[in-house]
Amino acid sequence: MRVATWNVNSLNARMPRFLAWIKETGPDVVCIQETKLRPDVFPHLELEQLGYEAAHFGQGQWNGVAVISRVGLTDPIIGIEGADGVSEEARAITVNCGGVGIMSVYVPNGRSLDSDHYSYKLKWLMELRNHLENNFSPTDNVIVGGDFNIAPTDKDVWSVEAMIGNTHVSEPERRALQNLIDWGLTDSLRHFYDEDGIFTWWDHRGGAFHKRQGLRIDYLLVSKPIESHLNWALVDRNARKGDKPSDHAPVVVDFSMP
DNA sequence: ATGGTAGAGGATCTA
Repeated sequence: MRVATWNVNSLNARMPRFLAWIKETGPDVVCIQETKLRPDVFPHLELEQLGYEAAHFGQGQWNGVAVISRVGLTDPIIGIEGADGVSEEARAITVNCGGVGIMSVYVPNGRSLDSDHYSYKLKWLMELRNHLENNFSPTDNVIVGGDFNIAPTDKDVWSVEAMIGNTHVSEPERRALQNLIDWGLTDSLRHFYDEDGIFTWWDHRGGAFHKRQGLRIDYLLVSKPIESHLNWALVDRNARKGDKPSDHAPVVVDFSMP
């Protein structure tokens, strides 16, 4: 089974490239973030024509997550339930695709270390771990794919100096991510590759992609049964090139079904 | 010198 995650930064704006990409690469499942679509305008028909079912949690202008699958899609759960009930922000959706629990998550950006959005980010990550505990066992086939808005280590940033004082690299964020991973997940790209300089996001501004000034903030976290059956993982940098790219590249994993 | 770009939506807000 081949599973991808991709922050498309508006599925409407990305639709021509998105359709071309799934035709070319043929993923079985794609976790999508930042659809920026209201529920009633999600392109179910175009995706059905390519053989994909879809589940979408959309709110319109911002955020929005979806999973599309050509190997079945059942048991959708909209959002994650925190102390304040289900968050109204469209940042998480959980489904079952052919026997694999799949989550598409869009972790809050945080904006700045002194922002309310930063404490919300930390709280949201704790609630995401609770959601996993409440819905799965670590021995299940589980994949959490998404834009985590955290560079896990200094190897995942193009310049440590340039990131000083910024979100995405702070210790509390990295601890919150590790706490999530400690539930029983593995960063599938790191299962294969240890080097620095592998990024999934490059700012649209200032030619950052061509200067290799990026961050690795998108990943596919897999449970142990999946990890032991992984075949390969990659970042599809080609999808970041050319006309009207998203600022994120897709991450893809291929594994044999446990 | 807080710019630079992209997207949504129709003025700014978000990233």
